[in-house]
Amino acid sequence: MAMRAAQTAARPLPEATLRRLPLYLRALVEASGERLLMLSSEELAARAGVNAAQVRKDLSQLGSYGTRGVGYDTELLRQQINRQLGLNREHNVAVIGAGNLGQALGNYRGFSERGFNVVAAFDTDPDKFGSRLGTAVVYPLSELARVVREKKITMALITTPAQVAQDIADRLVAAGVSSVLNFAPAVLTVAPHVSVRKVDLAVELQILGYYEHLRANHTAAPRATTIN
Amino acid sequence: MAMRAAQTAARPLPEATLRRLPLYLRALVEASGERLLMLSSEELAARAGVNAAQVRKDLSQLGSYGTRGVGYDTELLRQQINRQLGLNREHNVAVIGAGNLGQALGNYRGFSERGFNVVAAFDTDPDKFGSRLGTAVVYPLSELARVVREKKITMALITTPAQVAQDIADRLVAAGVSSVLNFAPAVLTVAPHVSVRKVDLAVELQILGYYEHLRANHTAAPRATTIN
DNA sequence: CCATGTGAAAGCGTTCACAGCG
DNA sequence: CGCTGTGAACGCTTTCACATGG
Repeated sequence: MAMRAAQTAARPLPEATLRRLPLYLRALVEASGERLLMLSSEELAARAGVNAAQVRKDLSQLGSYGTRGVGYDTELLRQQINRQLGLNREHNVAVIGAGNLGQALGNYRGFSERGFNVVAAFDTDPDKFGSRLGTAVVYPLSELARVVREKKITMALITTPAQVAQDIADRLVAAGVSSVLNFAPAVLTVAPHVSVRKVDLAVELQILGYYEHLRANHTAAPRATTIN
Repeated sequence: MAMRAAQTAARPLPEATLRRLPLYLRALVEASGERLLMLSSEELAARAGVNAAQVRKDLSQLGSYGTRGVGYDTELLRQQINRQLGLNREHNVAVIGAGNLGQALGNYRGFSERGFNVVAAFDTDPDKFGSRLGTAVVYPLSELARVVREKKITMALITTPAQVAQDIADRLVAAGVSSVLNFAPAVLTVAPHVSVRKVDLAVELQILGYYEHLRANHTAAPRATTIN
């Protein structure tokens, strides 16, 4: 039972694949709950809402964990995806800005479920200092550097107004944070060893709105997009 | 001054372009604030955090609104993007599920700023009925069909637990909603004339986590992704 | 003369179709 | 025999490089 495989990541997974792995994970957990030990790419695809060929391509990137003529071992595959995503590893996360969005993110269960622990929040409003935001406590922004170091925070979610986002990012990086997820409508520039990604909550709504707009004018094109 | 142009949409814009138009919009508004009447693709690209060639390709999809040898008229371009996105049109939006996420989305200013008005929220918890969620009131879920019709709601944000998401989607569609943005971890199936899109808030964090994981193991690859 | 607008090239991602293996 | 794993085809996106025109 020499369980060792290729230890970790062969080479970086394509982002498109990375983006779908959580879907498969969910489908696998669901299948596990139904006592299904094996799953074909066809079944997995149906549960995840994607194409079966895509499932096979994606999974083949992780290695050969399927059995020809049979399918994928639910449990084994789940473990492999978890390992590849580094989902065992726990990440300490800070939320900067304890407004509506910050509060929602701090309380969001989807994060802790996947090993992202929000261990601190920061704001400039003294009324908020010491209050709770999920499991985290709200600190004054001035404590940022100290708390980031003490709590070994490596990732941060920026939910501040756009004007201060770059300044916050600079301070986070200076304090040792290496991954930033930016919800503020601003373009951030950081040192090359830091990863930054942006989320615009309104973009998807806007795309939906565009298609509604199309349907309304151009009565000819129903053009329904069903993306899961 | 016959201001009439191509009236509306020539043909559907590619999604990749659609996704960046808001970035340009933001950059243009910013530039307007600085009294800049003209902007080159180079300057616009810098402000939006993308490549200049991409800006030109994207903008050329909307028509020829630039002047060779000069650049783009800030104000004109802003209007054209707004028109193309159907951003004048107002959309009535419902939020289903008044939990953390639902509350944050209901209060999110980014929506109303772009013409998406959250005019109703729904939940099954009687304690929440009648309470406020941004400008909207929380209704019992049983009132869904009536309120959707009365308030002419065409778009809905699903922030419920996964198990009920499909049922909610069915009821929304039956009541006349034509666009659904799904935040629940479930695959939704709807009639072909309805658009569904999915948002997974944890995906971007997961991708960041993956790169951290890579950097940690494979000490060789710094691999910083800076996506704006 | 200079920046737009655009064909053409290069790069990714998805889908197809089937060889290969359990 | 059936399903995985994968080369090859296809389509979409990005980038390049330059002809075009104000």
